[in-house]
Amino acid sequence: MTVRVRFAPSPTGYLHIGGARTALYNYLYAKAVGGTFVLRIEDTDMERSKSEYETLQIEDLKWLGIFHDEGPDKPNAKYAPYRQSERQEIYTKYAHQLIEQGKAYYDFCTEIELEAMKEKAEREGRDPHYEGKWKDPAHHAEAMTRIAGGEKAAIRFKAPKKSYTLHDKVKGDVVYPEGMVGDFVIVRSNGLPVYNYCCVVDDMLMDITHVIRGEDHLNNTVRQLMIYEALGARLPEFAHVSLLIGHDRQKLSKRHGATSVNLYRQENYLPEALCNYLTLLGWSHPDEKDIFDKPELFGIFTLERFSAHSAMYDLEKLKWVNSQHIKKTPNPDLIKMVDELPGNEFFKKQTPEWKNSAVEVIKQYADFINDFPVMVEKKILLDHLEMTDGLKEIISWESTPKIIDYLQGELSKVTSEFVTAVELGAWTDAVKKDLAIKGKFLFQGIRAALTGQDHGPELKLLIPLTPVNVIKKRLAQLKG
RNA sequence: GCUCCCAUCGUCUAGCCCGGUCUAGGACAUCGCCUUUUCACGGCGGUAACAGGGGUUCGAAUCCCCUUGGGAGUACCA
Repeated sequence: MTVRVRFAPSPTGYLHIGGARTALYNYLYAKAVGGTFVLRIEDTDMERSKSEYETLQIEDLKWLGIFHDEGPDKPNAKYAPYRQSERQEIYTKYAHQLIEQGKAYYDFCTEIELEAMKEKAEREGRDPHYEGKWKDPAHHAEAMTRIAGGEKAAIRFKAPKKSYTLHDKVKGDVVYPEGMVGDFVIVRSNGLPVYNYCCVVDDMLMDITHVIRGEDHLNNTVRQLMIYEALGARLPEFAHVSLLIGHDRQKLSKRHGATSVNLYRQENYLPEALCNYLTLLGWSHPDEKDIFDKPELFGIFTLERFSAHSAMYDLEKLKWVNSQHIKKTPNPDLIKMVDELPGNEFFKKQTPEWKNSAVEVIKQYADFINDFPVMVEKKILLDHLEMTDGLKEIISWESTPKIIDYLQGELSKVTSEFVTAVELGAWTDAVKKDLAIKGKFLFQGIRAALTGQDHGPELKLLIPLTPVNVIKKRLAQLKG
């Protein structure tokens, strides 16, 4: 039997980092075993669901390189539709079937009555389970006539009095004791079905074989187990992955800052880096590798390597992973990305050769794509020098003014826009021989003179990228 | 409250299932050093963890129990 997995987001906001991670795990697993990855939209909460969010979330998934095989935008006749809001009749049909079988019943209780029952139960030290009159099959006939008369009622599932065991791929055997949950609503009185119910109906009908989802659903699973049983459906494999938490160890949410994928996209993080990092948060590579692309995982991703405890989301490591991916990215791709950045006019009008050299240098130091224009600005175009302590010290050496004078002389003869590494080499040699300066006085002096800074990328790479008139300005400032 | 889940360096983790090879390995961060082409690159090295207590065993990070701590669920949300 072929493996079918699904990612089932609610379109109530942007794609969340945590959601992206579970989507990724599902995707990787499908790829690893040659299965099918289904995207299902759980929009039964009409008030919070918006179709724009569905579109946005799909775009974010695409940006991350997580592609689904089936979904609302890629229907398969056998399983469509993929939006729960469009599967109304299906849920209704099975709910009626459960009522006929005596596994569910209509409940006419009002919110107030329910609330009162709950309070009473709590006062008496009982579990706040539903114990209303409609639970009693004796009222079945009355319920049916009231329904026939057009009255509205919720449909409540009769929770069997027994314990359930889930064989979870991550958590191992989880035992839900008898009486853990009471009878629960599967269809609201307004006719809309509830998550725990449609989730099962859909997974059953869509032939889902593996449910990989967040641990926040672990307790819900007992309800789902009951419904699978009532429906006589085959149980899929379950893997409840641990949750992502923030620095306060609370479940990751908006208040922890940048938690929507969209933000990372806007900040030009590399999608492959984000995926890499997210994969690491709860799954480990068998060879302990920590930098990889998705395709490398297709052959080795297994459900066995999930960790059982929650993982703290940490921007520092993501930054490092991103920098590693930048180093791996071919120059033409980097050039394209940098060219598309807003502003950055100087870079954009340079020759392909210049761009290639620039990108080659900067990629060694950049953590983010957004660092590229910053580096161009601060390392290549900088002409307003800042007198740092390091710089002051180099200038105070008696050899440095001589270097500055010499270089100013040489530069005044240059007519091209840029100097070459060869010219720079010749100057360095000349300073060394003619001025008899060597060691750090030589190299740091030249660096300070030409760049106006006491540190930075390799000079022979950096200087040929810097316009001669900019270098001249720096020298003039150093003299003055 | 009740139920469920979890517990290795500050962080992500390997090891745990099938006890000895673990004076616990890697990565991020941090600290130090190295490189007469400086550096935010790189290289080398340091600091840093089996939550606590009981068992079981010749032997426990690994198995069992308790405590503590953290998390989740307890909706006509998903």
